[in-house]
Amino acid sequence: MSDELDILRQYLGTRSMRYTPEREAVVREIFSRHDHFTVEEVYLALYKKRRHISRASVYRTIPILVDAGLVAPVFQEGGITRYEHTYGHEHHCHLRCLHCGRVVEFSEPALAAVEERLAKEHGFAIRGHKLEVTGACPTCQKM
Amino acid sequence: MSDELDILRQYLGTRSMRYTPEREAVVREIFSRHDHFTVEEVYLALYKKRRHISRASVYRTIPILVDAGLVAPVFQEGGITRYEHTYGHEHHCHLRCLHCGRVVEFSEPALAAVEERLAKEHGFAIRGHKLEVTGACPTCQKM
DNA sequence: CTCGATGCAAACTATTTGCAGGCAC
DNA sequence: GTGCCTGCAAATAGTTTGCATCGAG
Repeated sequence: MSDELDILRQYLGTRSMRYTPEREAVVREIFSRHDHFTVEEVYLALYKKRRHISRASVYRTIPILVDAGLVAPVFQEGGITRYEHTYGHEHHCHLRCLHCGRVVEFSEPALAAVEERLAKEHGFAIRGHKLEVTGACPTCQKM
Repeated sequence: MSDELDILRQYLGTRSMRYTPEREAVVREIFSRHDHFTVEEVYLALYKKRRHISRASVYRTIPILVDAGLVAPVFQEGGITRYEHTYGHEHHCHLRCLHCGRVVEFSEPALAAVEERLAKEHGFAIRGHKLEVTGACPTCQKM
């Protein structure tokens, strides 16, 4: 049993929510891919695999996964939200090309210190951070 | 004449776009406030001041100001985009409370070095960055 | 004068929701 | 069996757009 399904089961179990085949299928699909996906893409991928789960259920499942710490929104692009699965991955930041949309992931250890500083200075209990650097990738610079 | 209007005039002038009273009013309104505003808020603020500019025009103006470097989107909250004016301000990052929405601005000089590193390592021409740290503010932690 | 901008209302589209079964527990 | 979940379709809401008209250059 993969860890992410265990986490989902535990999350749901402790709040009298149900572990359904639909929710499991969405998690399996999301953890089988390693990209920045949209709800529509998950829906279509499952549909092609003969798992006909309604868009509404996918939309209803994602926030649960976000709250369970398995998934996080990465950014919005033209009004569409893109997510990534976060469980099992070291936290990372994104370098995105504004022209072609290419995304490079990188880690930035210095941000841990920034979080600590902010916690101390402003009394916040830090939950996390999101750093996105934007620009033009090598290919798009030539055009 | 304030700098932001000069910049707008210049931006428009160099691409045969028109410097209209509506565009000027939107810029004046945006630079008169120091918050993270939505399109609707700008529209209503102008409306209260008897400047009846259509929502459509505000929506059409914002992307121009973003491209001109006067304004930037800060974050999305429940599907609504919030912006801030950037011209005349040192670049800063945001520390946001997930419960009450309170936002603290802070500057993080270390990010300039991060940008340089990324430019070198990945060949990107960096345009800018957005760092958002989230958590619970002191008040909300007590609840 | 000419062509880009405005206002209005209608269109769009991602996302949410009400409701009638269905199924996890 | 109970009540949470699903699928469907309709509703919602921020944003965009077509079109007739206006006005900046």
